[in-house]
Amino acid sequence: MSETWQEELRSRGYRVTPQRQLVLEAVSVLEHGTPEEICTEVQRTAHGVNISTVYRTLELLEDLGLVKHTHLGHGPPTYHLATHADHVHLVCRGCGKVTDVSPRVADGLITVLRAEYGFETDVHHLTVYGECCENSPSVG
Amino acid sequence: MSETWQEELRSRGYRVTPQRQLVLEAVSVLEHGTPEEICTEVQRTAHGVNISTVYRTLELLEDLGLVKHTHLGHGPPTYHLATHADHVHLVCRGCGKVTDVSPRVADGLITVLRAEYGFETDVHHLTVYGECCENSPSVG
DNA sequence: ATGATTGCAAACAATTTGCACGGGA
DNA sequence: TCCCGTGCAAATTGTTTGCAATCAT
Repeated sequence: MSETWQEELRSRGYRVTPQRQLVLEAVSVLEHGTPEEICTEVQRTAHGVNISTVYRTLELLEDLGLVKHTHLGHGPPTYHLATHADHVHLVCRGCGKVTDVSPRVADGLITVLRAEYGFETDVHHLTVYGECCENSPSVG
Repeated sequence: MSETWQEELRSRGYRVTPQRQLVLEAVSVLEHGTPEEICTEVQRTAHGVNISTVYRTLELLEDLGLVKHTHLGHGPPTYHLATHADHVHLVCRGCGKVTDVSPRVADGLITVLRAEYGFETDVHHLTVYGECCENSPSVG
């Protein structure tokens, strides 16, 4: 981690542009954001970045390993910082809420899949669907 | 299981149509199929069912609990029979292969999430990304 | 100066919807 | 007969692409 991402970009022949900085910042602020939401967030701060630039930038940032994406449901993918990626997503079918939990909840799963199937789990991409407790009326 | 799905349909005020039978059959044959693939499969057998009917029918069949869907990646969702749903999907990032494994691999995960977060996991919807062993050159 | 990057608009892909006709109960 | 379900086409939504102008290096 001796290089900033800006230096990383330049060393690869890419350029550091305001749009790329803004998109990365928006991903950071939103924690979980779809391309559409990221575009809107950027527009709150600056003059605005075109949606197609958001798509192109997210692809680049993901390629650089700065951001990651997951599929949280039917809709568009959600992006988050790679440094913030160390968690598993719980998605409630009832209220739609997304909860981040420690990847350690999947330790058992990872072990079993590796032992029985030789399968290396990408825990950062793991999303678990179900129903959260707050979905019941007993909790405000 | 004292009722056929046809009776179930009728008792709910829905009608049993050839299209609905064909779509359900296609889901059964394909095991994992996107709406598009299901539509194509139906066309192999019969005169054809319109893609919008496929979407409407899948929604209905899922509502009745006859089929389920999962998101196996970027693209459209894949549908499978509910009776065939008792498994977890492993998706290999390398070769794209989808493997069905016993839901028991998630027993630990389910227990932890219930105990620590009061979260009821929908194991039938669970998809795990990673890399399968056959992705390595040591296996044919 | 040079060419990577952006904005815009049009192309694409996946899914949904409105409506008149046809077929199941 | 009644009206649910279908096909078709148009509308939406999400994403990609071509191209000229612009800006980082």
